[in-house]
Amino acid sequence: MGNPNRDQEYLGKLQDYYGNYRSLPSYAVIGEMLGMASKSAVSALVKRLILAGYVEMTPDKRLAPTNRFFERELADFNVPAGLPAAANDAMSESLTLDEYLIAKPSSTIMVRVRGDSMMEAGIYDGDIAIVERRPAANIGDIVVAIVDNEYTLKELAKDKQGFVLLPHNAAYSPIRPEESLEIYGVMVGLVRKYR
Amino acid sequence: MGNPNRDQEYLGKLQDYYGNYRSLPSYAVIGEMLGMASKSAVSALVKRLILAGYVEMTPDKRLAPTNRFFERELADFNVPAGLPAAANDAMSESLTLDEYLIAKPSSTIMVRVRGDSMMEAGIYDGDIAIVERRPAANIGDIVVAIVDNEYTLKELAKDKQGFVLLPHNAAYSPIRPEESLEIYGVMVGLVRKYR
DNA sequence: GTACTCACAGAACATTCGTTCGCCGTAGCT
DNA sequence: AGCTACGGCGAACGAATGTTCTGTGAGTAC
Repeated sequence: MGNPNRDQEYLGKLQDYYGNYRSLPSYAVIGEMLGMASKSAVSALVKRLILAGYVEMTPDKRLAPTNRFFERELADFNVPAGLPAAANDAMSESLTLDEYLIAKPSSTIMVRVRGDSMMEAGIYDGDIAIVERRPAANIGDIVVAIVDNEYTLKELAKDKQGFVLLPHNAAYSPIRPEESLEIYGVMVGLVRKYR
Repeated sequence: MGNPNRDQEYLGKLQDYYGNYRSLPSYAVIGEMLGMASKSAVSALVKRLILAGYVEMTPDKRLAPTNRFFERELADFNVPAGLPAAANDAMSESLTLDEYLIAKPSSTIMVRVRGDSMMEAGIYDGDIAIVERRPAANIGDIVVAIVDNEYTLKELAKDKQGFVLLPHNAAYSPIRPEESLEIYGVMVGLVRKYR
């Protein structure tokens, strides 16, 4: 049994483990898991995986998966003949959507969108907006702002007269804050569910 | 300084850390991060968090997050004055995005959307479609279909001549399968990430 | 006031961690 | 054949791990 890519198989087992526990085990346990009797073999393997970009060391010297670690989850459409499911039928739930969308959990909140004022930006009534709490935003960001004690989701823009909140729906007109404009947070993601 | 729920703040920092590195640090680092000078305090905290169900120990005695660790509050917009962040409103539920969107993990796949043919349905280039594998679909469903050996995302419709695949973009015309129409799956969710 | 609870400090402890180094066997080359 | 490259073994090592125990100070109830 030649083994050009035994590492791939090892990686797979690590991915499975991570899928189960959302954490990577110690070298000793990895060795046990992969059928290796010595930790030095694991150490070498880990170095290879780091080189290949599948895992990395945190600043605290802990082993952690990188983005590439989860790569197989996403199927791309325009692979002409290749089935999207080909590689990843055993799609264990390694890359969770939460991890994908939410970078700063403690300051992130989900808000259900009401109204159709952002329809032309592909944001519909009933969608869930992932909002990162933050008192400032950039022009062009879609923000949750507090205007007249009410929350609104709009695009932040600026013209000669100052800041404006732009709806994305021809039937609505821009909101020009009269007194003050408070940014509640910035929209960093969108989730929609079909029934 | 009374502190009924200082743990909540600690949990937030842990969540942020995990969001950055996809791994939990050692007790020493946790202590440093939370401003605690002794590991015994961390040990106590961890026990509390385990009791509360936010983290757990893997069979290998490693600290790992549980599902609850990833739960977020879902707030509704038009709460007039109430802060969406209110901890325990009746109208806010807690959930993870995965649980929300993915009902059948084993038959669900994520596909990156290419092209703008569904733009007017709020599905943009670069979005991620959550697709449930299924050989049949209902009229009106948005489906991933295989036509001429290519995958397409369209709305399934039917007229006097048979099945049609409808794009949602005035610039495209409906696709009428010549020979056969194979349904790969049905789109059950959408995820978009802003940068 | 006293008594009790509880979060945290601080230090001692055995256990486990990952690194390192020399050695072995197989695969592929020339 | 000889040679090199390389994945894995086995053991030794210091450093770091998490547990445990005693103390301390603030908060609360009586």
